[in-house]
Amino acid sequence: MPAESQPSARLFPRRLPAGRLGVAVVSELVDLIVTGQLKEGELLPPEGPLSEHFGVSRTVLRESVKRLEEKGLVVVSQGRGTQVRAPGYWNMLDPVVLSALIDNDETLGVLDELTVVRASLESAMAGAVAGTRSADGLRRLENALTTMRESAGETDSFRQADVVFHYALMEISGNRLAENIAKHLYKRAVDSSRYQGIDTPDAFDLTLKEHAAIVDAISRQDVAAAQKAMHDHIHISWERRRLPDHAPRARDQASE
Amino acid sequence: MPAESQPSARLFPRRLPAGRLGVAVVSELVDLIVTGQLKEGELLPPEGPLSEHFGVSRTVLRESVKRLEEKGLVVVSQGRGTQVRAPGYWNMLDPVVLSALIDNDETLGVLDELTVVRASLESAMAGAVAGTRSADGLRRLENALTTMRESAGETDSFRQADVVFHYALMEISGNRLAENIAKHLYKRAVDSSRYQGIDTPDAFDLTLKEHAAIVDAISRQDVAAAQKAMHDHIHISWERRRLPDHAPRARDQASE
DNA sequence: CGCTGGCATACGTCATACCTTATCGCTCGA
DNA sequence: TCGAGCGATAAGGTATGACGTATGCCAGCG
Repeated sequence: MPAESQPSARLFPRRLPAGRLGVAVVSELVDLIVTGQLKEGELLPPEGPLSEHFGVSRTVLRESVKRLEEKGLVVVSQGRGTQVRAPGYWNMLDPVVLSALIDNDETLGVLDELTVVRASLESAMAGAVAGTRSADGLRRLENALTTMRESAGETDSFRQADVVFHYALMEISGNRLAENIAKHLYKRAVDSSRYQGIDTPDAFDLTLKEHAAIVDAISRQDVAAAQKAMHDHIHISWERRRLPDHAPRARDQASE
Repeated sequence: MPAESQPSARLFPRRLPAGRLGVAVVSELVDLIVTGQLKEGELLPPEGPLSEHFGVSRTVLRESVKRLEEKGLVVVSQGRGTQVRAPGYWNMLDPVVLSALIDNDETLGVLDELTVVRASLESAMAGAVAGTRSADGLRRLENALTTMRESAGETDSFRQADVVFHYALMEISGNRLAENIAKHLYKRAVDSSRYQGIDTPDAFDLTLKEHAAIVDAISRQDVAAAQKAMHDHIHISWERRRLPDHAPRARDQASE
């Protein structure tokens, strides 16, 4: 192999971080707070020392702290300093915060809670869809279901089709607030639980049956049945996945 | 009156904004986006002109834009500019965003949707409480209910007691995620619907009855009944309040 | 026609100076 | 002795100016 053949690729490996400096700062500070290393009420170091610690200018540090404030993690006041807020104030829909919460949760408690919330919201939306006799909506759901059937067997595309189905239902429901919240949660859930695969041999089949039950209830305009079908589906499918009781691991940031 | 008696108080009326400069900038930009004056995909003016427009330095303007980015309202990319994101990305739990949404919603649609979400989450939490036989929790709820009874007649303290009751139940439920989301929503709802008072003569009585039904179901550890009682209560009480069909108005920022 | 390179634009980062606010301690007078 | 008041210190807030870096466009060359 000639020495000069592919020099650029080997010599200039495209510097890794590249991303904005603030990202690393925010990420680290969020972790410190979520993991409790910085406790509620505690004061962060002043901007000067902190910016020096991270090796960034005070400007960047300040923008990062402003981000933390938006996430509800801290409150900053002139003359006093920046202190950590109680968890009740945290914006748990925030991707970074939610990911940090999930990653630092050995017992899967957060994902359990997330499942309860998703089940509540999505079942309400399923009920709403069943209530509004929307031919377009129903057709769209049936198409999504068909796509799932066709991709059964291929884990990746099946999961993607699964997401499409849930998203479609939420959009059809017309409740933009519930849709917004549920989608934020769902997105994080997918990114985090991706690791315990639906390896159960009959997972595809069960998932399809549950989805079919939802569509069926909606087509019959049976509100209560639609709610129950969605509620059961989300809880049951989570149980299927979490059973292997192994602690979830790893994280991948950006996802959308 | 001597000319020099109270010069500072009269001549320097403590500059109006008082708050940080960025607050006004963020507030105005949020409004522009939420009201659709800045449409999805549209580019904001560059930082230079924009900072000049608001009469602040580029520093302040940038921190404000970073806040908007955290709220999910815009996405900023180096070399290109800052563009408005689709509503699906907005963080609707954010106080400023949610308030703006509510204020710019003539049909009360947002509050209707908010009610659905609250009903779903709080009924789930009520069910959870009924499921866990917690003597402490039950006692706490009964105390809250008693406080409500005692303050019946006084709108303000009654409402406050109402909030205490709902908060208590959410905290007892043990689902911190649901609690977090529901509280954020509830907070905004209270701040916004405060204006159409519970003027119905029998409002106190009805509210008390509904709350009593919730506590009763929980004391009997009847999960389904507790869920239904809470669900009905939130929907019914909202119907009571929204009936006067008058458009909600006014806004007050800080509230917590 | 297609690729390359320059240039304008817009955000990213840094350094510095100065203002405003909050705290705390110290002085001084009642 | 005690409390009001003042001033020093600390920490965040704002303003500038300069330079770095990513994008996009377009002319010019092969």
